Amino acid sequence: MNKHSQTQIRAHNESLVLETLLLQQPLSRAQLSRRTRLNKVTISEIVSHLMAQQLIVESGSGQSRSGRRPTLLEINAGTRLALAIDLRPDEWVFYAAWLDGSSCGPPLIMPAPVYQRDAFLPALQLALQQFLQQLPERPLAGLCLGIHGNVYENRILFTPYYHLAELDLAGPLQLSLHCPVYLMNEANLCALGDLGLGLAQDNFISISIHSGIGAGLIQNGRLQSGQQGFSGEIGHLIAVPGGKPCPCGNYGCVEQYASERALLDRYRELSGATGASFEQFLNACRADQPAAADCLNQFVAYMAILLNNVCRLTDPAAVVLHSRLATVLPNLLPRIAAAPRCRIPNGQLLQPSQHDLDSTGAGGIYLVLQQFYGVERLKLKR
Amino acid sequence: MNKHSQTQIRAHNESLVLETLLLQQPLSRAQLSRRTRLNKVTISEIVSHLMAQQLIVESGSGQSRSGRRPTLLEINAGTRLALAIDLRPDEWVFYAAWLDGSSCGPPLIMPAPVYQRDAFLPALQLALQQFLQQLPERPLAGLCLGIHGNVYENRILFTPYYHLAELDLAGPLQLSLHCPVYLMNEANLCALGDLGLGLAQDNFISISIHSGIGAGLIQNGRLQSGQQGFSGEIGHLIAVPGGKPCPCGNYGCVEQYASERALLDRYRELSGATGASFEQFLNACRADQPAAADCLNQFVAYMAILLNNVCRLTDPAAVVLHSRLATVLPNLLPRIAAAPRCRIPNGQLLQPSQHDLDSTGAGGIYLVLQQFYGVERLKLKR
DNA sequence: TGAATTAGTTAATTAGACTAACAAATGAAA
DNA sequence: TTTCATTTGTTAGTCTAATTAACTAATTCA
Repeated sequence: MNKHSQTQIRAHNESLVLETLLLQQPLSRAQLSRRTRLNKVTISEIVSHLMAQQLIVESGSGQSRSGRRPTLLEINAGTRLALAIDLRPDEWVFYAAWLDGSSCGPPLIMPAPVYQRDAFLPALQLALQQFLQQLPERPLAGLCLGIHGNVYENRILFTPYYHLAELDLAGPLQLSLHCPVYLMNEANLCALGDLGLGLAQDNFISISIHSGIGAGLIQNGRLQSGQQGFSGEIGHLIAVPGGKPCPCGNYGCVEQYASERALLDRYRELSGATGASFEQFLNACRADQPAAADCLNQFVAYMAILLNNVCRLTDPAAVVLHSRLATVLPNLLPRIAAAPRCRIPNGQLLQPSQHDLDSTGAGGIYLVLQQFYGVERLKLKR
Repeated sequence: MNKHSQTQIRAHNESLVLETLLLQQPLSRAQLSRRTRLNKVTISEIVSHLMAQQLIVESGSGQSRSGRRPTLLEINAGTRLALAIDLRPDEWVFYAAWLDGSSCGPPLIMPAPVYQRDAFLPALQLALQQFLQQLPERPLAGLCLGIHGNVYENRILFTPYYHLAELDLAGPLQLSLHCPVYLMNEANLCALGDLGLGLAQDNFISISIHSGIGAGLIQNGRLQSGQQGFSGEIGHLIAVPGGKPCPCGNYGCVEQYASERALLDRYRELSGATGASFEQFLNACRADQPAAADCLNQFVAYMAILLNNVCRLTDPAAVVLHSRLATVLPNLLPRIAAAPRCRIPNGQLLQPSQHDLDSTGAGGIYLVLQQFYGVERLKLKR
């Protein structure tokens, strides 16, 4: 607990005005006064200050039934760009958004270059330059990198697919882009994305299933990243005591049974299609082929255990699942929720991600804007 | 996020002063000014206000090397009493403390009366009256009841041992005691107790093993009770898919393998001592009898899995274990931490409760004082 | 045209923290 | 004993931010 003083009040209330505008713009001063419960006069002062900083602008006048028409205010979104990159092991996805969170064009997807530790940063710099050339030229509000691995205080501690640990990405990028650069675990970003886009609120858990399984934990509207940034490593919850060995050194981690990689391995084994891709597996699932169906049964069973364990410990209001499987097979989530071992209490929704592949990007943009506006909690207009 | 105004500043800063005094009293105005970084003048104002409310008092003058001697201030602890009761299934334990958290005599332990739903509240009222007669006569700052079951917003939702759900304890007690009454889950109270007594800080998990297994989750110095107060139900994490049936309706809950009840059942079976008490089991453990040792091996193995799962999800800085087993067998915790499946990262301490049976009471007192002083986070002098 | 209504501004008030200056108390040095 | 530096704590006045009250401005409707 720190001391409070007047300047903090003003900073807090300015953030409150920005937050309100971001979610509900355009709004008049009078509307802002009613929604924030700050006095009209205070709002006028804050508004003129924010206008002087070019953070908000007047955008014409609105309608009224009777009485003077309101002057509408909105976020001055076009002055800067926020960037996010999802650095997946196989491909890099580049996102750009304006300061109100609205997208600036579709994401750019490129295959990740062949891994070489020393070449990683230069390749990223180059790709970024190419991406920036496609965008309107604006100063940057910030860049967020989604890392498939463990990150703490902008340092990469561990990556499972290739060795990025302790590679300094933030420093050099910060210098060349002249903007703050943030690193964050990909599953945690997904959770922030769900939070920002209002998919789930306050207390929820966002589970990402790719090659591995990770999660982001939101409690009281805040991401809980744990003491050392390792929270949400649910792929390594033990589902089968003494089960399959895991590269983490343990046995029976759920990741060895319910990740995309585990499912694909099992599908290849059962079907005999040793070279099958995950897309082929998905097709087989859609076609209800026996080998694929068997894999899905296993997936449902282990996800049910995983969800039970996660919900028993944290009691979330909702669980958001980010998985290509859930997208392709709309029947999957109800099956998991109905599985006998998945005792999710009533009212705890299990829902699919609604922006699908782009949660990570949305989360990155969310993080950049949150920092840019100095706001603790942010909701963005959909 | 709410609007901020001056009155909130003052409330916040008064809390800050109280917090500082509770942890480090006695302190002079000058010391308070330095520690809180509030101006001397502000401190003087706040102090005179708090003295007018009789919350703090001057307690003589301190030493100085040169210059005027400081007037020491301390919490006016003797004006009220804070009460806590641990309503265990088998016995009730009554705690009383002064407003600085210091104990007012030893706890009173009495066997719980034979369960009868209608007689529960009258019996409790009677026992409380008897307890109060032993204490100095003071107005009460509050009473906290530790419930072995699920509680949300002062309502009992579920109790495993006898049917207290929806029994209104808080309302009648509040009327007869003329003070606020709080209900809280016992494991959550343990966590608050550990927090208040400084055993662990900010991010930790406190595990209580009795007949069942529960936990309290502290993140960023706050108890996370989940969306409906059900967080920390780690006894029902599934340790063995398709394992032993549990009254909760699921199979293979860790509670069926590592709770006191489960251990005792297994010990009775293995040793043939069908009527053995838990104390006899503990003695057998100390004596290293084979049947007991076998039970302990199982306990260590399942605790290792449980701790791995909990730590992977929440990444705490420490895990505090409240268990009679750990108290009696100092070797047990190192064994758990060293078990192959308990991959607690380095630096994540596994430690026994240091105030043992009284964590629940300490947590109850903590909660009452926290509410009484209107402080978010409280540390008490040991 | 004027009454009612809503938006937004101006001037004065209030609350709270801060600065500067000072009084009070005390140990150490002259 | 006196003086001086040092520390504690108070008093008077200033600054910032939010609020109230009273106003002007703009618009609809009768």
